[in-house]
Amino acid sequence: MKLQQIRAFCVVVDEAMSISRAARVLCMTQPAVSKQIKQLEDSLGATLLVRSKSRLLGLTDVGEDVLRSARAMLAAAQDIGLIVSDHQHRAQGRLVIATTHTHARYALQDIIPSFARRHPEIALNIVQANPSEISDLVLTGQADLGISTLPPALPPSVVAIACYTFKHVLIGPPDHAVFDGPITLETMAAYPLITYSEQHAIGRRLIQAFDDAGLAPKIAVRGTDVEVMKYYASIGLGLAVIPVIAYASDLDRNLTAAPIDHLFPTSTVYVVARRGAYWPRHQYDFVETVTPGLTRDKVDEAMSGAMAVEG
Amino acid sequence: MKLQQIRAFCVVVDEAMSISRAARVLCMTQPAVSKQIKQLEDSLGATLLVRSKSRLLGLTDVGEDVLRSARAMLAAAQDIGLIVSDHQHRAQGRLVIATTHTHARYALQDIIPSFARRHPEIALNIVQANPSEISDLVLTGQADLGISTLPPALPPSVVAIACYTFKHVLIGPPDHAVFDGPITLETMAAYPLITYSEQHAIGRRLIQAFDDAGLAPKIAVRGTDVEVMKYYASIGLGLAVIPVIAYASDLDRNLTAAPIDHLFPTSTVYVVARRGAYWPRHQYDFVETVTPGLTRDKVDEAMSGAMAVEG
DNA sequence: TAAAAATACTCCATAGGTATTTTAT
DNA sequence: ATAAAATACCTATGGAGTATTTTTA
Repeated sequence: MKLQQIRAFCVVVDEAMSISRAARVLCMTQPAVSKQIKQLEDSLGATLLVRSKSRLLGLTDVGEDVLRSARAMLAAAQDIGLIVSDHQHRAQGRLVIATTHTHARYALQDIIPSFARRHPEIALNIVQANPSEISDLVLTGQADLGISTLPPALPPSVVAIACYTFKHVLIGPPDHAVFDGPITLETMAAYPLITYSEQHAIGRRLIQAFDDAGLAPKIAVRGTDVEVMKYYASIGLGLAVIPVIAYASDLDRNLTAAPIDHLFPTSTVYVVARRGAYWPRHQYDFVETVTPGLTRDKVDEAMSGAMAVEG
Repeated sequence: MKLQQIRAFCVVVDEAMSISRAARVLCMTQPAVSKQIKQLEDSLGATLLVRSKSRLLGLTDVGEDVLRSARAMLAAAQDIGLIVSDHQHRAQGRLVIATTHTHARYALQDIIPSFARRHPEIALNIVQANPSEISDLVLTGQADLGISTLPPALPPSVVAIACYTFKHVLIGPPDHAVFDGPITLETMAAYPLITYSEQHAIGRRLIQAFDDAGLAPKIAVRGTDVEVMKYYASIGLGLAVIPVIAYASDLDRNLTAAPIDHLFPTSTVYVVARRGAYWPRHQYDFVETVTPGLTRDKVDEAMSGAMAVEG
């Protein structure tokens, strides 16, 4: 087993089971990658990929399990690179933050510039994705940190540390009838709604809340972008539930917002990181900028998880 | 960076910073290992080992950090081997259990044969060590599972799952004066004591308990082997605190035992495993044999640790 | 003086490239 | 017909060995 074979295997899977595309990504020829996969299979004595004569169809059961450990190897290998750069204070530092549109645009808008000013040597990189994608990017080492609400399922090798909470408001055109009386699930359900897709925690919670109340409101739009949702709300397509940070009364004059804390719980935003990942100094600093109380010690404690679990 | 270089690096560290000895372990020549280390350092652009001209003195700071990720890589590589054997039901299955003398001799005495009968294809291997060594063996992949009380410090990449508890008894020669009245810390402290070394949880707790009570009993023997402790207790060298499972009233006629639950808390025994390690089917089975209620699902849940930690 | 690490040099295995074949869309 | 994987063959890099030097305990 060689590291490069493991890398080839992972890239082939990432590139939708294509050896040719993997070869392009790895800057090698197709036969070379073909051979590496074959050698890996031979050295393990197991078939990892399901083949038809001239196409790869998928992973075998063994392949599926091997892939997990293979990714762990690559992640550790990547960490070694990070460790060295970090110790040398080289200008090679990078910080890839995966976050949702909402947090990229509003919650992090002051944090990012302040961090960039303090660490000019770090190449800061914001990747926009939904919470499920974010946990995946973090898991595979494509992102160093994720900032988002919890995805529907959090893989075991990913840790989430609560960092701040936010409330929601109901927005709609200023003259909308819903704002005339007290806002309840029932009054809301009478109108079409605009909401986040189910990849987002709030999207799921909203549906859940109506479901629990035996209501089935019409969903007009399912989005991932607050700006889009605000636009559709402003033109009267429906009422939208958005994070309060995304509403600015002075700028959003074409929208009215009403608090709905009594209807939907506060959402928690988490810092998502790969378990066991090496944290360069600037990464601790970034997290502490996001959540002032979240010191290095607290992060380390959270990253190591429960020390002993009662069985 | 190549996997073999990483392996060489780890073995050199394990072999007390000796390239020659590492070469012997790896079945290679000394110059070959020398070169691999050099190549690793060159490819990383960092010095990992502190050298005097013809001796290795230790790890650099970077080396220390790199070692952690290097071990993670090797552990993942080892897991891949396990995965393949497991899927092929090959007779190559192995299960290395690291445990203390006490558990090897008493607690596991019925479990091991029963497991061996059910899985004749698995090469079962019991390694005896103290709790600190056990967590280290598990961490480095030299053991698949540890069964022991918690060591003084549990590394973050190791998970401990509580599996059973046991109480202690005070033993001494039948005619010993301490058994005449009620047993308290004070009456015990009047005589020399025989106890476990501080690597063992009970060894630390015992000292702690006397310390808290402002007592400083004389410690006659510090052992790791219950049989030894029982022997010294029987010849009147001192009183010993041992797990109740290690005392058999019919066999140990030369010893009297008294319950001391009121003086020392119940000890918990944990299954210790490397975080993220692949568990072959027989390993789940072994754990469930040790603790009947501890099913695969419960183990998986514990292994993944707290999903989200409140910051 | 013995033992350990580094260096110099040689040789062969193998990784990767090009060219080609096979197969499936 | 095209694109993708596998196969065959060739070349060159580099990994491991032997021999030797340097340094320290």
